[in-house]
Amino acid sequence: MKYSKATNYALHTMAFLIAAAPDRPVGVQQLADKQGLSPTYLSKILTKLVKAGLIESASGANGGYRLRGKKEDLSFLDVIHAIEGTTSIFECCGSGNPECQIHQVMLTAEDAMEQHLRNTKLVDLMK
Amino acid sequence: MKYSKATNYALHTMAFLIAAAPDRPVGVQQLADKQGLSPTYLSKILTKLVKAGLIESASGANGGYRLRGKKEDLSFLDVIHAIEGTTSIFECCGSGNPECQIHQVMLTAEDAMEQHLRNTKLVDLMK
DNA sequence: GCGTGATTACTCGGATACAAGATGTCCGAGTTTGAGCGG
DNA sequence: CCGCTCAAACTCGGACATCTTGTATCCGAGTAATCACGC
Repeated sequence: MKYSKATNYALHTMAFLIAAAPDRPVGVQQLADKQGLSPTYLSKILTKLVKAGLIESASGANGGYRLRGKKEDLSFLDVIHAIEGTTSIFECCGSGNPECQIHQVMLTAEDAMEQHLRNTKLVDLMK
Repeated sequence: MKYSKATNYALHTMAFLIAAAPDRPVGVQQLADKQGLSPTYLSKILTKLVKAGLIESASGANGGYRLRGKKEDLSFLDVIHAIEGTTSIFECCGSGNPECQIHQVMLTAEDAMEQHLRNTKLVDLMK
């Protein structure tokens, strides 16, 4: 059980996009170079972020990706959910039968982590 | 990113072992029937729990698995770590470079979840 | 100079390949219990 | 009644088979800006 590398890439990319000037979109090539991975793969990850509404893309020459919305509102959880999906970390006996107490414990534990990730904004890194 | 089913099986099995009388070991067949999975597969999972020191096995006729140590001390985290391993959920740029602030945030978030799992004992389910 | 077309620099999406891990299954080997049998 | 042997009921461990998922690459298509060229 691990978070995927894609989540890692997404978080770093978002941090870079926040730090960058918001007027001009940033190309995939540039973003990929920063993290040493192929542009085609990164574009796949960014597509998820676009569909989640976190960023927007501009096609054509001088195109690229740009932050969407206020950067102060962007939390870690937003990015993680965009990549990993919003389904629960733990899947118990069938689906959501409320009798299983083990399931309950796992859910509250997961909630504790999510709350932390929701309260931490990406802007906080910029100091 | 999900917890494996094996963790789920292990938790349910441990809960059953705690509820059972401690004098006699419980056979794999019986434990597997409870959850509707093959005994051979469950035995693989239980082997991990044995190696982690949570339970002990008795071979031969009338053999099976038995709880080891005091059941009051057994937390969710013990079982999860026995199955999933103790490595961190999140793997950032290389290994543990302390500069990466994203890594820091993820670690504290994971810690929040683990603390909850560490404080919840399996006995608590028995009411 | 000005419009028009070609070129270029991008993103987008699908198809595909590859590797690793999770999930199960099968089988042979060792181990303990207990029953059966002969003395 | 005692002791020996043998079969049955188990666990243990390794070796597979399969399936899903993550990771990554390639290519064709669409799109917007820019450049070139002819009028």
